[in-house]
Amino acid sequence: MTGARGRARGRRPGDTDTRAHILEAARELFAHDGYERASMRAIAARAQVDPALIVHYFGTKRDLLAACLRLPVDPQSLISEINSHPPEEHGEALVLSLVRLWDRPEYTQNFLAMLRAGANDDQARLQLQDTMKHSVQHAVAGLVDDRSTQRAALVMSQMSGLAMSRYFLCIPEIVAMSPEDLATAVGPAIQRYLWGDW
Amino acid sequence: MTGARGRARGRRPGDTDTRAHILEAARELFAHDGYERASMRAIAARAQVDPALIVHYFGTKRDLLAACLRLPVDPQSLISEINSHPPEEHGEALVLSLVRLWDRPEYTQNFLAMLRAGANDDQARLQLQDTMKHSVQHAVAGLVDDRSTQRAALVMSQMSGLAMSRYFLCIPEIVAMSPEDLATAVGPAIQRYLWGDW
DNA sequence: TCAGAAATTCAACAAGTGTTGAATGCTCGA
DNA sequence: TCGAGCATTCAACACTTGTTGAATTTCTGA
Repeated sequence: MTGARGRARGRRPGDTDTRAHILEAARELFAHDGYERASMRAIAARAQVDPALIVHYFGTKRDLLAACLRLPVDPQSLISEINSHPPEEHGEALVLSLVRLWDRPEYTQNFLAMLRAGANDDQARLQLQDTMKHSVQHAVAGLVDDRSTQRAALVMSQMSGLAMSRYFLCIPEIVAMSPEDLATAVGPAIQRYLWGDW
Repeated sequence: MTGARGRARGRRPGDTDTRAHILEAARELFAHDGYERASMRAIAARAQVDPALIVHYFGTKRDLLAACLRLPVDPQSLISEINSHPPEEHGEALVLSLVRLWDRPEYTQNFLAMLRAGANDDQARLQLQDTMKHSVQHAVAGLVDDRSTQRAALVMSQMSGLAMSRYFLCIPEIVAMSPEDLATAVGPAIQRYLWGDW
């Protein structure tokens, strides 16, 4: 059961898109098992492929992880989404559109992969930090405060806690809430971090 | 360099407290490297002990992890701390005392160990969830709302995000803030989750 | 003083790891 | 139709891992 043992040696007939299959399998396993426990052999088995093929396409295991974490975040749509609201609704708008985005399976998976891998890998941890920063940056772009970076950091702390609770810890009450529910519940807290005085 | 190679075989002379040394070394390595990468041999080396001694004291590696995560949380002092404030200050009080507690090295370490291990281990993840729940429970004990469990969950989400940002992601702006700063910044958000209408 | 219990190390095992180099089959352009 | 290049597998290497059983030393209580 190791790799693609048994399959005929050499190139397979017909059109194949094995590279993509490998990436998909790796994403799933990294997200589900973390970096260490997702072995090359297990990934290869899930992709129905020999482990050596992974090396051939992606190089070392860490390179494969890096390739998995590369996800087109498309923040442009987020910017316009948020800026179509008046400033006093930025908090709710951010929560709503971010949760909607994160709820998409490929983003949930990406978040879990970054977290599970980032737990043991500094590079992945920094990437998680960076992704969070980017996701939030559009909402704080209008701030000219002298405390704007602190405001951004507080927004990040609330949003990363939300992600943590909803996708990693899976706290039932948080999981049960719809994006809209979360927006009305959490939005004002964000709003206060953005514009409030304290 | 494997274990305590070179040290004389057999019982060491004098009083020893090797068991505690092992636990300490294991805590540090689990927190720093996560479960998988903190090998028995590495833990043994740090405790200047043979790997077999760990097995002798704690059993399997997972048992060792469980022993490491067992930490006397002493929530009693927290209860009295929070209840000594009027209800309208519960938010700030919770943030203040919880951050002060978590800032103590052994608790920071424990949190990181649960997170890094919990990333790959369901049992540790549940324990992290449980710890968070307990930490917050005292603040929501007075609630008789029909949404009290949801309120508690939202408080958890903000607090776990705070912990994440301060101890794991190490976001500079959050790290730089004192417990008091955080209490005045984050407290009102908690307060709103506790008593607010939405 | 002596026996038993406790503490500690050693050497080894079986299984699993990432990675490599060579071999084989397929496809496509000249 | 042939040959170059790509896709794919195989077998192996050199390590690392958690765990075990036996050997050795020290301590403790009678």
